[in-house]
Amino acid sequence: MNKETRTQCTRNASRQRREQQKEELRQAILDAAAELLLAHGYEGFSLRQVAEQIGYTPTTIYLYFEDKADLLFAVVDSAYADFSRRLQAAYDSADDPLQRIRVLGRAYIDFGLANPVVYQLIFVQRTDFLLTWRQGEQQPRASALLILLRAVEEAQQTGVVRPGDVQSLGDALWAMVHGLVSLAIGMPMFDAARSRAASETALDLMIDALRA
Amino acid sequence: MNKETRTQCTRNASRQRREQQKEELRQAILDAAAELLLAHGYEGFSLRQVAEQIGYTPTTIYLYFEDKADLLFAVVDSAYADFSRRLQAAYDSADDPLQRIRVLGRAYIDFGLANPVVYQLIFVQRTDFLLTWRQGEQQPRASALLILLRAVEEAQQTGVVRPGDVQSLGDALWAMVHGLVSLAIGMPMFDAARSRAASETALDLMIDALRA
Amino acid sequence: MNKETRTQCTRNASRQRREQQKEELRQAILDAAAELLLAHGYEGFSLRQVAEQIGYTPTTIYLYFEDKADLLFAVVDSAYADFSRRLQAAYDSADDPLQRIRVLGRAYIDFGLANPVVYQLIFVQRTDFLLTWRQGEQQPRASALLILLRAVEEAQQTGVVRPGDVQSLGDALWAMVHGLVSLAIGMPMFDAARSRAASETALDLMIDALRA
Amino acid sequence: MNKETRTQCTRNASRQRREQQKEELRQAILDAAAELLLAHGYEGFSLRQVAEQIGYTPTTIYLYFEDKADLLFAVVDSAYADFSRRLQAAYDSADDPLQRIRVLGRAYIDFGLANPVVYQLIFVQRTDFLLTWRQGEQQPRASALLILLRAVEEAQQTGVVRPGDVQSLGDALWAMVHGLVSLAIGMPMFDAARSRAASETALDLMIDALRA
DNA sequence: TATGAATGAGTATTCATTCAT
DNA sequence: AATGAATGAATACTCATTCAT
Repeated sequence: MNKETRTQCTRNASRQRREQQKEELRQAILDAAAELLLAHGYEGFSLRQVAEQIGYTPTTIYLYFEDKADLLFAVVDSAYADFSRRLQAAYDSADDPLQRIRVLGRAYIDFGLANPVVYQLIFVQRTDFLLTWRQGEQQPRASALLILLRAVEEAQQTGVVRPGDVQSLGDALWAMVHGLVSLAIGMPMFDAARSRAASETALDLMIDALRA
Repeated sequence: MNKETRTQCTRNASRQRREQQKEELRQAILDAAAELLLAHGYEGFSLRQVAEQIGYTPTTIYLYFEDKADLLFAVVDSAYADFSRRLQAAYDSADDPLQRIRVLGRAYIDFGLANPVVYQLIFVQRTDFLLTWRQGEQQPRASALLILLRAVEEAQQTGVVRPGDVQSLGDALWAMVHGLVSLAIGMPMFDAARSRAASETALDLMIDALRA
Repeated sequence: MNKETRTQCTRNASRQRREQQKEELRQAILDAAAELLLAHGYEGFSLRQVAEQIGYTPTTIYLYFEDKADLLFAVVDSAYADFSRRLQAAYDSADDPLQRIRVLGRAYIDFGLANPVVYQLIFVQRTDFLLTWRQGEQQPRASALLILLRAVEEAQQTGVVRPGDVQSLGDALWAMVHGLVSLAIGMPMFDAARSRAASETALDLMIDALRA
Repeated sequence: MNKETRTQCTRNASRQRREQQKEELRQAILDAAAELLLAHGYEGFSLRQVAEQIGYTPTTIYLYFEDKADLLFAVVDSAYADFSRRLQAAYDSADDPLQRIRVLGRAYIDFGLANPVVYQLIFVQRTDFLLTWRQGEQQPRASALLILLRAVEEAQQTGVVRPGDVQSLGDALWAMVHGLVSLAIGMPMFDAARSRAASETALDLMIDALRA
């Protein structure tokens, strides 16, 4: 009985270790993929480079992902889940409608600046994923963005935001934050300071403009 | 007035003709490149296809352009020149400082919507070109964008725009229009109508917000 | 009659069970291999697919067979044993020498038409197996074909078949039936009806021609 | 005038030489392809190996053939044309109906024995080509085989061949010669002498059997 | 006994580029 | 000025096989 228990114990530990290693490598692949995606663009992205980056043969990647598309999908998917969570947290963190919009905008921008690779991937290179949904999900991915629209809508209903077509107002807000992140990420003349300053100013302007 | 002169004359004519032909082929390459860029996107763009399009061998392209990058650069260059001209024309078309900003923004957006591929190329895929300048030029390409900043600055000086860091205000304006174009170009859920509506609303908001 | 004996007993039972299981899995592999061979053809045949088919990892197959060639060999081997048995049965089923030849020919053709993949494998793609023999066997596989020759020889000795080089006569018979099967199997314009008709006619001709 | 003529002359010679070289390489590719096809089978056939065989990079092959299929097609095509010509020549070479059949059979077998690679390709590995026809051709490739059938038919009409279903008689003849060639080509125990002897015997038998 | 992880060699095909002509 | 021939490196992906566990 002792023996068996011990054996089992060892086996369990071994399996656990292996699984952890597997998970680690999987994550390493995802990270490398994200990095190379930013560096070489979506079409310039190759499994071979990912493999080289992590120091494995290309074949190995196929042990962790179906194929190229599957890997790309996984990268986008995990990133997007994170993004969604942050927006939701921001939404929940504020009670005042206008303040909520501002906080949401800031969260959006912060995510983009903190995860430029992933942001580009989601909102520039693979925007098609936004309209895809996985088995078992009710809504397309893009639904996370509806939170911006909802915030504007609610603010408008409580009278603190000017009247007008809600979708257009929401789109304008989205365009503003998306534009800020895009410039900060993509334009070589933008540094952190300039991006930050522009973001603050832009959010102020936006809130002012939306205010009834 | 003798043989030599005549010969020279002939030579000149001949050279001129040749140069014109050369220029024409160069332009044909550029046109084909722009067209294929639009058709297959930046990453799916290949010299072979350009060559096939114009009915020459790939090798021939190398007689007119250093390499693929050089050709792409040239395409971007002419597109950018066009973009600059339009912004300048918009600037010139208005006298009222605020109106000038609005017209500039509209021109910016219009260009982006009308030339999505080229816009993406310049402002997303090859932003590095913006900071490059060619032999003989004094300023980097990005200078065309300074016109937005200048318009804001002048408007601020005449007192119709709120005080504040001019660069940040200009950046906010740029972010707004860039964001609008980017969403309109890249997001599959955006159609022409939604883009237009959002643009108008966003420009209104922006002008309102900038107003002193 | 004590602990040790019991232990031994248990061990024996255990070993037997294990060996039976082993044999079962081995057979399962062979069956799957044969099936996939039929489905995807000789060249499209892969160990991975076999493994997937039986629900084991590819590695497991290596516990039962040396390598891919060994597995294929085993498949061919069992098929060939079947083939031999049928020829022998046909031989035994007739007393009249000429009739015996006819029956043998029919059995040959029937086997080919009923097992086209395996026939091709044995007689087209891996004819090398025909000359190989396994440990413990006295004769190469091809020996089964000698039965055709023997039948001709015996018929000649009883005077019902024309005189002449026996091997050539036997080869001609083999060529006839092999040709029929090959055309029926490989030529897309041959259907079952045409194959059958041709076979009957050809066998009649052959018997006629062989007759003294 | 002298100069120009000379220049032109040189150019022509140069072009001619180049074209000849090109044709030679093309043929070398075809030869290598045929050889490798025999060696490694149809599915084991790869452009890389062809390239290596002729000492060029794989890319080069694409300068001479569209793709793998095109190369294979070309191999089969030229081989089949040759085959057709020989059968036709044999047909034309004899007047006596029975003799014609014998000569045709011999020509068929001779072609197979002389061009085993190509024979296998046409009649074993890519039988689908037999039913294909090229642009501008009226009949499928297989039509060349009809010549065997026609010879039998004509002989039957003149009363020298036994009555019966013509197609079956023709198929039997085809099976005989195809079987002979297949065995000679594919069975390792067959050598030239044995093949020859078997062929002669088989043809004799066949003619005897067909005779009215 | 069976597996999971990993590899190395192989596949067809495309591309940018060079060089001699 | 233009071409034809050729290359080398890249691409995604599959396979048989090995090794430690």
